Amino acid sequence: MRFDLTAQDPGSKARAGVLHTGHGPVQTPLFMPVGTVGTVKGVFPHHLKEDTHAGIVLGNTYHLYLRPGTDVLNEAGGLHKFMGWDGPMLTDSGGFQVYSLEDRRKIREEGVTFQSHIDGSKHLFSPESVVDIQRNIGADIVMAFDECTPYPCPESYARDAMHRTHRWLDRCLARWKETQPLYGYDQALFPIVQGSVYPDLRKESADVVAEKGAWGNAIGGLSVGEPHDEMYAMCELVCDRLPADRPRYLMGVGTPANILENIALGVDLFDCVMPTRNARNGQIFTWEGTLNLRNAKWAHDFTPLDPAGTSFVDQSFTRAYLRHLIHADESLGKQIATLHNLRFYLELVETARQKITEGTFAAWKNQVVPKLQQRL
RNA sequence: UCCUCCUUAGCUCAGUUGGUUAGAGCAUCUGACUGUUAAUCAGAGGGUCGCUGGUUCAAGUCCAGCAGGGGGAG
Repeated sequence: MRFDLTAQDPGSKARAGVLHTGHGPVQTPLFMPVGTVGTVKGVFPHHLKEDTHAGIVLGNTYHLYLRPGTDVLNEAGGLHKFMGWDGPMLTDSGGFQVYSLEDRRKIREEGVTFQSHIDGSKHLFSPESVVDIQRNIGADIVMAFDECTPYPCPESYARDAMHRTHRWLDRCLARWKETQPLYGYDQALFPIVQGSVYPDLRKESADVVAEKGAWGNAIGGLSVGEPHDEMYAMCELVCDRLPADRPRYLMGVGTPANILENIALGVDLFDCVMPTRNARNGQIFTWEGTLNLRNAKWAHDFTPLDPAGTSFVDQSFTRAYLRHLIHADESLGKQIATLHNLRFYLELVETARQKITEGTFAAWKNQVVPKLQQRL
């Protein structure tokens, strides 16, 4: 894996670069659509590539391990072949499920025992097993096993969880060195910074992570309900301590405004379920703000879905039609909304990259963020 | 013509031996959603209980008549 920085914004810490993965290069800043169980819900891989211009797609270790299972993925020759996606892929380790499935897991030093949300069966996820599973999935970027803490979180617990995550990181790295890629292309392991919203913990964690010299580094444990100011403060503090010549990945973020603000702090990679999940629930993101297509006000609006949009669905369908599809619970409505939102998120980071390259990102960002936060 | 059953929210229906402010699901409207347990979740609006009388301290509930509808007999 290689990361080439190509531009630095003079008015902020934003930068542009190219990340070379086992399945080709991607340009940063980049947004990565979430495809938890081996599908970005409602979107063909072809449309993902040709219409949304997605670079990297996410998968999830916990979910894919439970279904279809590591053996199936291995037989298929990895998740890329299994799902028909030949671009770069990143898999989350299951660390987020430690947070989101709090009531059906038990944390021990050895690892985390989950009770399957599908059939109730129990499974141990350890730093070692999570590396093994991701070797089998064949992700280009493999995430270390971490513990994502909730918000709010007492400092004493945040410290314990962070130190546990650091110990797990060492075990991940050890397993990483003992094992090889299974499908003939390179994989890279990204460690994850934790520390909740405590500056001292974040600094300590960032320093521990930076010292590992990984190909890229991630910031976890944010976007779990903390105020945006705290998220930005933690992100800036951590970015300043992570190596500048390696990509920084802020996990799980976020709204369009969140993404631009964090790009300004030096983040290169983002992922979030927001554009896909919210699309299925009728919310559309545009440069003018967000709109809820279930609202009655769109019933007779025959203007294009997004007049400024750059995907084919934006010009092909009207707001009134999409509202109808969503009200009728037609799957095409969710598909159209998802495609639009993903294209918008990708256009957002593409435009950010262009502004960084031109050296005008900071002013542009400050101008555009208030509009992005409007409700239409 | 007679017998019988039914009529409660936009729709389909609950509603105890008469007893606080008549409920649900769906629909409608409005929110929420941040490394997906999410095609999910939450909230709100909406009723002259077919109509008119009667019994009763009190009627969606009991009685009578009428109207509309279902079924049966002739």
